[in-house]
Amino acid sequence: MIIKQKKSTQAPISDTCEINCIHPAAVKQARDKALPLSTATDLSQIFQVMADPSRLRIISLLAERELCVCDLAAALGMSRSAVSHQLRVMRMSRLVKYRKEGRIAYYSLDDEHVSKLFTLGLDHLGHVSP
Amino acid sequence: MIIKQKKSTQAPISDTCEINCIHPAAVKQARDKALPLSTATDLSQIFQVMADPSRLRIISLLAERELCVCDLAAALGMSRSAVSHQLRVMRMSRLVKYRKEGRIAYYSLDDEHVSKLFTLGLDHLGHVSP
DNA sequence: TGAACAAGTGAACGCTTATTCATATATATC
DNA sequence: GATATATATGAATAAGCGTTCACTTGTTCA
Repeated sequence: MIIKQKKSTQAPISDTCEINCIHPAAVKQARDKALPLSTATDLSQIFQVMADPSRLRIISLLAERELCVCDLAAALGMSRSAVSHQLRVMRMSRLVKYRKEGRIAYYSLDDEHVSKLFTLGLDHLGHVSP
Repeated sequence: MIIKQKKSTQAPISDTCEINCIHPAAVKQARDKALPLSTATDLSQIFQVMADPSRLRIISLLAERELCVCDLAAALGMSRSAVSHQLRVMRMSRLVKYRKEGRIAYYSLDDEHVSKLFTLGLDHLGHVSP
């Protein structure tokens, strides 16, 4: 989960667009309303962090209560190293926060958007494959 | 975006969990509440589809109005082939639907969850990096 | 002080994925 | 029928990602 700008591979905006499209008016309007590539990239990184089964299972547990790395690993049957790597990714995207008590790190969800996205995703899943 | 079950690489649930965790009661409770791996995998695929700048830009346009492949490509400065590939992925996950008029395919968002996820994601983005 | 242990990290391996190029399919127009 | 065009698709390549393994850091407690 490297947080960096994706190399721009899109073709330069040129007149060919005006020529090769079917509804020039719709295209012109759409081009103004399109999400800028930079914003789309930032947003994609949030969804990218949510797009892993292990991380989603971590979120499902942290939605209930804060837990330490060790207990997360035990509850999910993952290695502590794997959990720690995933938490790092989630920390960098501000999906989780943590507090330290001695050598133990207690993790919890960072804000309500995370659990909302999680819940909304589950809703959609229910509609798509009930 | 191949929709298939991820090979299970997690360790089998064994007694080591009871031994190596710090708060056994919390772990026991958490293990019951954890999202099953299969559900987590299904859900991760939805977020995976949302986790690409090109697809998010397509969604941002389709949230306004239906558009054909050609116009989407023109508006986003992408090749028609690339757009078609992405629409295929989004179609398979039921994020978009389409109708055909002759040789032209008009795409639109499949249900309100998609635009809700999109909007909620943007909200979170606003909180994280305002 | 030193052993035990929770957590974090870097490298590496195997797998996934987005784009491009070439081509196929299907429809409209001549 | 023949041509042009809108879309779909398959193969290939390059980039990205999740896990494991080995190791480091920092804290607790005997």
